[in-house]
Amino acid sequence: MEHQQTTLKDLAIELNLSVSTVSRALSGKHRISEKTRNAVIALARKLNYQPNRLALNLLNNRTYTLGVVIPEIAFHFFSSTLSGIEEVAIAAGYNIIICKSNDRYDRERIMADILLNSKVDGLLVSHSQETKNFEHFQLLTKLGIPIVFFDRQCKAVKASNVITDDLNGAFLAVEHLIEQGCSHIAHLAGPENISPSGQRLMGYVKALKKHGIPANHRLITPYLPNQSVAREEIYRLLSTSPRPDAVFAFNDYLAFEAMEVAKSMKLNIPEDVALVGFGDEPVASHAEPKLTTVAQPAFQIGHTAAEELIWQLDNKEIQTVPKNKVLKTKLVVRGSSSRTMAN
Amino acid sequence: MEHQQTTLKDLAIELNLSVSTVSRALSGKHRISEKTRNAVIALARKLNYQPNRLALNLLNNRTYTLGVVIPEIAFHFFSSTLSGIEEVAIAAGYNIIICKSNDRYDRERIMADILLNSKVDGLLVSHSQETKNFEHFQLLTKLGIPIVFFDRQCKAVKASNVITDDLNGAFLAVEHLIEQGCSHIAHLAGPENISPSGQRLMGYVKALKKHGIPANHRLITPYLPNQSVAREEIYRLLSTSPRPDAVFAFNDYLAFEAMEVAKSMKLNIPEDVALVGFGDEPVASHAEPKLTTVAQPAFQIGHTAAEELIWQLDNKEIQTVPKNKVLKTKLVVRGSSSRTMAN
DNA sequence: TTGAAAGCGCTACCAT
DNA sequence: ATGGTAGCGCTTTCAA
Repeated sequence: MEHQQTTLKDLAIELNLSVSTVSRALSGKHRISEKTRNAVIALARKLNYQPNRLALNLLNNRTYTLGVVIPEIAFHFFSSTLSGIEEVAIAAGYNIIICKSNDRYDRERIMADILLNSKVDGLLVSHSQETKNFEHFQLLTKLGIPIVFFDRQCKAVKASNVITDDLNGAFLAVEHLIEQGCSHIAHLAGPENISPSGQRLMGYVKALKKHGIPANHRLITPYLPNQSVAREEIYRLLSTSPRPDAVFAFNDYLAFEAMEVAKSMKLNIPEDVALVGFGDEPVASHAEPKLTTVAQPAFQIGHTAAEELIWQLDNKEIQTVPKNKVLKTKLVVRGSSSRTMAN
Repeated sequence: MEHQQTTLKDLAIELNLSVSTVSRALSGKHRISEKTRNAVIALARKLNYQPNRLALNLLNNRTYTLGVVIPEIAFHFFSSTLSGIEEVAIAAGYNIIICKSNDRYDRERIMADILLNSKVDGLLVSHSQETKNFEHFQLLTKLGIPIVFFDRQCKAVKASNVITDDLNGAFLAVEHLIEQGCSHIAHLAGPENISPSGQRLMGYVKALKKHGIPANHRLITPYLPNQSVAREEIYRLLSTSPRPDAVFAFNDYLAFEAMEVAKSMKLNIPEDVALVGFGDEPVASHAEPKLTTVAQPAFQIGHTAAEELIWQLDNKEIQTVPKNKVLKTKLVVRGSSSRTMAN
């Protein structure tokens, strides 16, 4: 049943040659008589010879596999990133192993361990919300396995980062709200440990400052980790007096919750309260009114990160200096914030 | 830099033992003197010895890796399935390689090839919409690599299938619409080549028949492959006279399009037209009114499929008879169809 | 130009 | 109980 694969030895016996000669004939980069080369190639094709990857892997101590560690796979952002990674990896002859941490530190450690044990050649990582200690990744780099972090910057590991310009995206979003006449702009912040949270908060503050609006800490809500907490806190926020006339949320999911709460309070959007999210997830265009948001070049992030990693793998001899690549965001104005245009 | 990994040989030299003894001491299932065993284990721990997977792979001609071929990763259904697969695989010591076909036949062929070349131990497949020829999968099974198909049943390959009870789900959905007083129920069908499309259509027809409503081919719309076509055709459908008073869509995305079109026509939902989708994707609960839908046990499908595959791998000697496992669906009634309850 | 042999790291078989 | 050897499939010396 187990139809065995053709090996070099099979070819060698059949042609009355040595295994090494056959190997050389196939590799192409050796002095070989035209005649034997042709004979070997012909037979190889006839028997559908495929080099055994496992043997090559052992020999080269490489697997041509990249490990990807991401918090979540169902978010559109991450699945687009994954597509970008995939495209580059496949084109370069690499496989990818995808590991989902569910934004949990313990899971992430286990995944790093599995990936190490699986002998992946390199890693692409967007670390979990809970991760403060990066030893599990430092260990890998110490063992010579390069890592490229994406979306969530990591400064604790000597590695490259590919991120989006979160600060500027947030700045544009908030400035847009100010231009719409809003002045009591609340911010629903992101999880503490990940870099985009801080960057977006800074963008928010920067925009307020530029327009002479004092930042009010009461308008800044710490990360709301789940739907019920989110609804409760947003309800409280929108019940304060004076009521915020706009909400800039860390992501579209939070913005959507804000929309639901505002609707339940019979507030008009965007007249009573304008809303802006971040990420351009599908929920943004499914909501009603459609959600203004900051689009991130997710596919491009994955693309760039994978390119960087593969470049490092192909140039291991070169002492690589960690790079930071920052990709641009884009404000997408829709009905939830636009007081001047039809929905 | 390249901090080399500890090997059995390293341990053997250090302890003045043979490699084979060290191997046995570590494996545990051999007669070994207590003393040497302890010495070996102690040193192994001290030097953080990890068996080299690549060597094991070559030796066993196995990779402990499962290939997963899916059409799309961003759909909630598939990403939940993936979670189910992942859970089982990791617990059993398997890695997974995820390949996305984008519902394209040519991509799928390439992926099958890559997976074969990567020497995965088995495959979990939800084939593309375009796939009519299954030779690329038949080849794999012929080579002794087992496949389990999920969600989209495949009869052309001698392999097990794990699917949902699409027919019954559709039946319940349509019967629910009839109970709401609908009698002109349209169906937006799924892609031709995949099994759920036919099953859901049959469920639709069966429900109509049971309630003595003649099926009308004008009410059945062939698969609408993209948003603009969908909107156009649904507009046409909802403009016919007498207007359908309900739409049962193949999936939630189509149902959502129907909702958008209905709204643009100023039709009331569910009074003028009731809507039911399939899949319980996030869009269903984001829509307004919330979308009635048929929930599928996505996680469980992945779980079951992976268990079946791993069982086959662990029992290769047993001549496995392909099994069909059918998991239950559940109707989730929400505002888009419920004329008797508050939204 | 070709062949023989060694070695990647491991396990299994046959010795002792 | 332990050691030596062979072999998984391949590439790469070194010799001829």
